[in-house]
Amino acid sequence: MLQERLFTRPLYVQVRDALAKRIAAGEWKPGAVMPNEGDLAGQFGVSPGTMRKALDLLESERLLTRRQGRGTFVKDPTAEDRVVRYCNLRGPRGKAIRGDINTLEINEVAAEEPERLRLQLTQDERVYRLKRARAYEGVAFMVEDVALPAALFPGLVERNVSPLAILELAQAYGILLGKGEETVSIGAASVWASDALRTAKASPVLFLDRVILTRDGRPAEWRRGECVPTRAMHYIVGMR
Amino acid sequence: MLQERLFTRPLYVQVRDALAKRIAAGEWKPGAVMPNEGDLAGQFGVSPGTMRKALDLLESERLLTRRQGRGTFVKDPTAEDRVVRYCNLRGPRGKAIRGDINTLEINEVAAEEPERLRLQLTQDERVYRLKRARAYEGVAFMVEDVALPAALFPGLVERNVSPLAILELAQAYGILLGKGEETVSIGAASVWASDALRTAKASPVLFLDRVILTRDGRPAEWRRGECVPTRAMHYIVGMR
DNA sequence: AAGTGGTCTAGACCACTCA
DNA sequence: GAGTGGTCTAGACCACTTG
Repeated sequence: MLQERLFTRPLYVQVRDALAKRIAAGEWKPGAVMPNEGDLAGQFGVSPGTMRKALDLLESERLLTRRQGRGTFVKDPTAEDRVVRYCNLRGPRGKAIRGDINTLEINEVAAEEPERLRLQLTQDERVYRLKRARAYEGVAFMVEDVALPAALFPGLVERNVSPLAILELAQAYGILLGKGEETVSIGAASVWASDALRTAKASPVLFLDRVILTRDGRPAEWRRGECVPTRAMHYIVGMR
Repeated sequence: MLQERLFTRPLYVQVRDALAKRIAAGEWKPGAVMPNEGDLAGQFGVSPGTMRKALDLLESERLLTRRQGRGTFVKDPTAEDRVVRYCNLRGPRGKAIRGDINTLEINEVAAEEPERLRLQLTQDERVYRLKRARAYEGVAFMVEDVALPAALFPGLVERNVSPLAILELAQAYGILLGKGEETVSIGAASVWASDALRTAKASPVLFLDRVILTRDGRPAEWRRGECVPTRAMHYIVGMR
């Protein structure tokens, strides 16, 4: 009659979140084996079926891998096969191309209107602004403006983050990343882009604009990129 | 119980496929209610848990919707919220933009090398080739070359398919569509594109190249498009 | 042989919808 | 109140991996 249910989420969801929290906290390191289903069920005081459902969810969220006869393993978010998640540029044999990152500038400033909108920040929050260039086999193919919520990445400027992408940053701060969304359009290169990429002024480039959320839905990165796909490099989209 | 596990796939997968087949065959029309879990389990001679797992799969594949207290419903693949699946162009308020399709040419021919590769056809298979233009609010923004395996769409030229997209075609032929993949790049408009789109010769456009598979993994459509995103139109990509 | 995850079963109870 | 899907439990057995 009264809906307690609105306040108590299903047990298997609670268990999933508890496990995710412990993974993010580093309780089980990437690559490590977790206890078996039965033991975990015992630890949490739930039935094996409920624990299984929680683990199924975590596997579908790519936090775990399970292999029959072996065990349950914590996935490494920075492993090669997971890097592709936010990287839609592909090379000749379909390999993801992240490029070598070079951070040209990094500043901590008060968030301005567009940043507050895209990162869902309140009036007086601060952001880190980065200017970066990416090179593949020595050739710069993309420049990007990145904004990161200062609250999520405390002390970022003191760290040496020059070559680090969002994946490694999140890893270093114990943040689990979730969904992202990117828009692709076409336009004329900005002045600093055509400068850094050594293309003709205002030559056509791909504009990329993406926001990546944390696993629990808070915006973690806003990136605007200008990209000149070199030969055999293309942007790829899977439709499930 | 139904089959020996040693020689067959898991029971819940068999049940899922049997249900999918009956849905594709039109046994339950889009929007119709299906029998409840218990009855279905009885029909198939499996336990309720196994039937539930099969239904869960079908729901994750977007063939079904289930609502507590209401029942299990067959989804309509051409419904507004499902059209977006293969349509990554969005308008101002995030609405999918399919545009009005106008088929300019349609031919049945022997598949050539690139078509055989992309559509995984054998040496002597045939394809339908279509040339189309898409317009939004009266303005053409995209032209496309489409290739369809003749084996999947028998008698296509005799039908009036001028305004039909792959979604409606598949529906008409009782084909369930599955995953797709699209690549996006940048280039100079071809002659017929700049002609149809009334842009300057060789002006920059988005090149779109996609293949859509059927639910069971056979290529169903290869499309190459040249697109001039007008106004607030943009290409969007979700990263899960 | 021992241990793991994967499949399958059977049933109780809860939450939601609608007549 | 009757019917539906959603949650949770408890346990048997299978398939795979490793020592």
